[in-house]
Amino acid sequence: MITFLINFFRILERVEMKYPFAEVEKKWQSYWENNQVFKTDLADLEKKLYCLVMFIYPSGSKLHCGHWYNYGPTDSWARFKKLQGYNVFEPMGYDAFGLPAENYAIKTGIHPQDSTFTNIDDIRNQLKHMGCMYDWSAELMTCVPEYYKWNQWLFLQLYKRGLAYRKKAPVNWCPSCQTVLANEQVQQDGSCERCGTMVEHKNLTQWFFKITDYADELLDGLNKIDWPDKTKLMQTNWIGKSVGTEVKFRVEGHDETITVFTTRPDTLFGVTYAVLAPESELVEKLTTDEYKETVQKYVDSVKSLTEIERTSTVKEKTGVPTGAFAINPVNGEKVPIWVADYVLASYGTGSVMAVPGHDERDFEFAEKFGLPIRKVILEPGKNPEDKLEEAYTDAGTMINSGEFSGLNSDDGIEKVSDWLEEKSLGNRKTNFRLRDWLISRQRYWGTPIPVVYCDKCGEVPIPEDQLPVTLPYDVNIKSDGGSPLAKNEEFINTACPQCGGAAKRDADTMDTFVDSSWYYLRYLNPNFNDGMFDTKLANEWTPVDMYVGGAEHATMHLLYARFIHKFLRDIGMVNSDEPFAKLVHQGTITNQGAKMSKSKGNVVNPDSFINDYGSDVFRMYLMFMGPYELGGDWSDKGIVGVDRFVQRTYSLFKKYEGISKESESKDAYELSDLNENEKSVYRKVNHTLNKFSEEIEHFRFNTAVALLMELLNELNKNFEQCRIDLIVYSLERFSALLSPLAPHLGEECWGLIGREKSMYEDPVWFEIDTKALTVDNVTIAVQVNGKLRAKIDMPVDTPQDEVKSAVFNDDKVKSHTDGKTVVKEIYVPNKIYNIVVK
RNA sequence: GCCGAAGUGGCGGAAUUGGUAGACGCGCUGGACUCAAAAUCCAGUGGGGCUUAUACCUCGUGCCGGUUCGAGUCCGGCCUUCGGUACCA
Repeated sequence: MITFLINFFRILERVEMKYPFAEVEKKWQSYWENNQVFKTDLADLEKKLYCLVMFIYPSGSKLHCGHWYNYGPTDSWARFKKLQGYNVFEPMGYDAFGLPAENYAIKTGIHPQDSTFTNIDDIRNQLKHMGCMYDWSAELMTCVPEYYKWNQWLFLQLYKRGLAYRKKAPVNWCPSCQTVLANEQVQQDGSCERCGTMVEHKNLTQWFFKITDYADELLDGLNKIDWPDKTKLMQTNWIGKSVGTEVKFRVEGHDETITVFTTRPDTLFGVTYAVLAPESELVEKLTTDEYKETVQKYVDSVKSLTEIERTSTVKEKTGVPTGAFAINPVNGEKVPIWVADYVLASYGTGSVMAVPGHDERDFEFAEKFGLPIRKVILEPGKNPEDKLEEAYTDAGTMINSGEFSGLNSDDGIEKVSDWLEEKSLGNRKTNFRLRDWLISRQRYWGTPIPVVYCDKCGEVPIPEDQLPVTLPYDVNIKSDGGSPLAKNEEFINTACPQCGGAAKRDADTMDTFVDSSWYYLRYLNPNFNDGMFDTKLANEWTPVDMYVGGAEHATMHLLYARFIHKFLRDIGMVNSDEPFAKLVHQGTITNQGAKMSKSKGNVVNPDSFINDYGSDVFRMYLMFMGPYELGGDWSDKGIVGVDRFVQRTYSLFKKYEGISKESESKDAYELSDLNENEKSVYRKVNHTLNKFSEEIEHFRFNTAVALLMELLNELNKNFEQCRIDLIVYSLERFSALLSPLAPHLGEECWGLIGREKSMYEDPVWFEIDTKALTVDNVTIAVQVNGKLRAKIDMPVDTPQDEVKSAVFNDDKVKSHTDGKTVVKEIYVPNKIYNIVVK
């Protein structure tokens, strides 16, 4: 009975000592909210800083570990900046249109709008529990007319300037479901994910934004922004600028000409055949009667293949001749015209000249179909007679090339192009791999396209003063046959704004990437009624200083947003060239090796961890897991380590509760006034301040957490022997360091030592005493032939000759050098002394 | 396929410009406290060899090769995993 009581009290005592995270987190969250600590004064432009994280997609699943991984550390960076005195604007919103809500509706019958609003309410609630410093007055969502109205307005501005246009483009069509499928709804074998029917390609007339008009500027602009090199490289490759020449080939016995694009006009004399893309309009025109059937069969067989399959360099090349012949403009030679799927209609002119001797794909194709291979570029050091074993694609000397023979091929490119231009047989041309942005979606849950089609007036844009075109609520999403909106008579039938006659609305909605191309401008005043966004604020606050989001957006969202920003600049809406000055990618948190997704059923729910450890521990653990930009596979193995750190930290502050009321710290100390323990503490505190700033600045949160752990170990070890004001000095700084990573704990600790307000109301950051960063002694590693043999301690900056004598007096060094000749010595001051012996 | 990344102890990872590989944490082992356990605290912890022991030797950053006094880091060639590939966002 007595033991029981003793244990009971002991448990009570422990419960009391344990960090009451639930209570503390709630307390600070309400404090921040009630005192509007994180409402940004956008009029205060001195040290303004716009920190943006990619807004959240409110699909069926709520916040998962991946969201925490994205938002927590970014917020820590923003908080760090706030403490440093920046006026930080950190908003949050919802990318609320999109396919998954619609799929969910088809499965459950719950209307996308209803499920989206419910999800947003849940997510908002969860976000608030993370304890981020979001300015909730700036919250926005894209699925309301107040937002998407401006997508429509943007569309009209693009339309006015000829940058929104219609053309035919293929979609994935499931003949059984009678619906258009997204690429992700098509399975690997080309079948529909719902019913398994083979998906077909069907051509529909759809809207495009002419991003290609900005291709050159999008490329050049990459030099002006502080983005990861890999992202810039991916965008560069995606845009795929190539400078070359278009060459016209006459077709024998035909009025048509074939225009091909080539970057290697120097190889024109090596052309032994020409190839048309299967979709090319020329195929039907040029194919001779004899070949009509085989060509038609071939073209049909290619329809189900994806672009990836077609352009695969390991897939066996296929193709058929058309029976027609083209005339090579440089030598008048007659070469056969083939159709082959390795040529894409979407790139260049949709036709290529084939030079098997100097192009790998052409070489493979020619070998397979027995087409001639001619050598026209001589590899340095080889003979003209040597047989080509593979395509030679580098520069060399031109041979078998008429008047151009003997030229270096690099010069030949220019000379042949000049010659073609003089004779009007070709033109220099720059081509881009980048294609125009297809924005039409045959779906319900998106922004209606503000155009009507009138029998009399044709295609008519909705006048700006009649916007928004509201997305109707009552729509049968499951309707078979194309766009759901097409079946809503009330929506689709309207009066023509021009003639007042009967007209039909465009039944498609916009790609959701349109929404996300300008949301960062709307955040500055989401309630702005006089335009898309407040231009004055936009000019003052953008480009965004820091943008954080996944690398999976490298080529699409991040390119579209840059395009739209440049367009908005051209119509006078913003005065900057780029939307995002600095960009950081967080890595992906996977689970059992796979990206977390509801469909895979591997989403890790953070709630149980928040309940057991609190949000500070959870976000700090995510930061501690590894490098932010790498992500990693989820495991909860180490979370107890971070929890222990938090507990020990809290105990330490609890031990010195109210200490700043007993004694005031100095701003700096003279090292000579401190005892050994104090010196060690003082150095560690300053060293940590210094390194921590550097680490957080560069999003290296894992090492920042480790630094705080080291600091705590140091304080626990030496505090007993420290004077009280130095303890205050250390704890003040420690709570400031904690505050960005564990915001609730940081505030609580700051309060425990006796401070009244939130750290963020009167931001505090402490100056580093650089004198404390110096050391008295260094350990020099001594190597013999690059192998570590000894370590010697020396005063810092000891002259080399003194280091040398110490090194050669060392017994271990002697044992490795005795009887050998010293060939070379390398001394890296204060670091390494390497002796090379023979 | 193409474009872009990554690979280090039993595990997550550290090593900021080519300069002491394994910081910090998890786990594990041993000890203290306890009737006992949990929690906490202290110590140890890459593999192999050798020694009474301090020590010392040796191998070691996905694989093969190269540059260098010195390579996790740079170069060439592979292997594996991940992101994107234009209608998931």
